Amino acid sequence: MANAVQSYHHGDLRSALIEAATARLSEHGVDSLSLRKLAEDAGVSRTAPYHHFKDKSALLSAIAAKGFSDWHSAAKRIFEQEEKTPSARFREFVHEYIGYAADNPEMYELMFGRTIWQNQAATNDLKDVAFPCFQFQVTMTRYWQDKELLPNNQDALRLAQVTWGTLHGIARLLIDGIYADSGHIDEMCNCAADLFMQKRG
Amino acid sequence: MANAVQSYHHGDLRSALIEAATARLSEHGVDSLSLRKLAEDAGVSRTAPYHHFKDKSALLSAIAAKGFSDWHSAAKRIFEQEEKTPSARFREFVHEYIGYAADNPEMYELMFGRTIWQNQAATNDLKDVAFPCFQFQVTMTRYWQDKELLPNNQDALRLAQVTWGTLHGIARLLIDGIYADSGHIDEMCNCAADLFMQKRG
DNA sequence: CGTTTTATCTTGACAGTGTCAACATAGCCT
DNA sequence: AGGCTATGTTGACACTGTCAAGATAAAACG
Repeated sequence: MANAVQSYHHGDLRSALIEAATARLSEHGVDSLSLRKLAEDAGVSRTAPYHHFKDKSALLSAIAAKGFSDWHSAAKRIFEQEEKTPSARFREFVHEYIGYAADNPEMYELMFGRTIWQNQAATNDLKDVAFPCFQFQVTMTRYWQDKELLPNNQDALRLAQVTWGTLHGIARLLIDGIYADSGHIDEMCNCAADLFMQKRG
Repeated sequence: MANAVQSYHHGDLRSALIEAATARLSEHGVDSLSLRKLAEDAGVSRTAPYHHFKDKSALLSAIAAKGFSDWHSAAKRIFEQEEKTPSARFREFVHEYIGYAADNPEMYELMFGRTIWQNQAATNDLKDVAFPCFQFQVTMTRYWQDKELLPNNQDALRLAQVTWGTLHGIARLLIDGIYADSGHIDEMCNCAADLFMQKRG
């Protein structure tokens, strides 16, 4: 399957494209991602990808979908560590979130950036994977509210939007190199966690 | 100056380009902004803009610089309303920030997006205008810490990064249409403000 | 005033891009 | 064997940003 002989038909062009695109994305960014180059790298003609993806953003959606799937698993794994205190898990989640974004900036940018979300560019497949991720954020928020880590006089959805917004915003400031450098990631995470949980001097 | 006669020389092409670009930006987004179209709209040939801007991102930087300048003024105006309580000003700032982003999504995206900040694309002129804006965020944070609105056991810079990150993140979630719709802006702003200031039930 | 320098604008060209239409081949199903 | 469908191909179009070389107007200078 992977080592398909070089014949008229590629064998598994769809997977090959996603794989190559993911690699190129991480290395050179979403802007330098051209369907033509990908096709050439896969040893296939310019328009071959169109038999597997409606257009460019469908390819990007597929990549992002994989990212959401992975991210969802990671979040769940942290959240469900029942041997740790809720507080510890919350802190870990914050660090993990920002860490993921900092370590995979281009992937994060793709997943949570406007490229695939604006103009209804997001595939239904993508939405099916992404929405449960968003919902999970609410689930976690409600749990942390129950544990009195987060204020429980706030609507869970709003609070989830705000807490996630914070992580998202810090991630983006870091990724885009605005006003924050990667040398102080841990400090920023701790500051954010302190702010949310009510531990104050 | 504005109504230059149609001659070989345009008269004030630089301003005309910035103006047209700003208008087109607000209306159709940064992606549909092409130097060629702008030139055509200005009644000038494709390459004329290159005598006023090194390249496309220099034009974008110029537009963003204007945005930062305006934004800085607005922030200052709110912050310096001494007849209002610090708490009221803080709340107003939060609403104003998110409101600006929601009302001018494309401009916000340009100013705080990766388009002009990645790859050292930002002009020195832009940095000169933007950095004081960033610094002002720290100044305000320190003030609010002094007034005991924000926790003063945190480093002002970190806290500024986190609070601004929150606003930035919420703004982006809204703009990009992820997980948040514009119908609940005020609720989200209040939730964020409540969370930062220590008013909890 | 004339001349020269400089700022500005022009056409021509190049290498890219995404995407459509029309055609070719290979594999599978009946 | 014949045909349908999935997949791949070449050709073409309309865009894009940007460079090089030449034209023209305005300003600077003698």
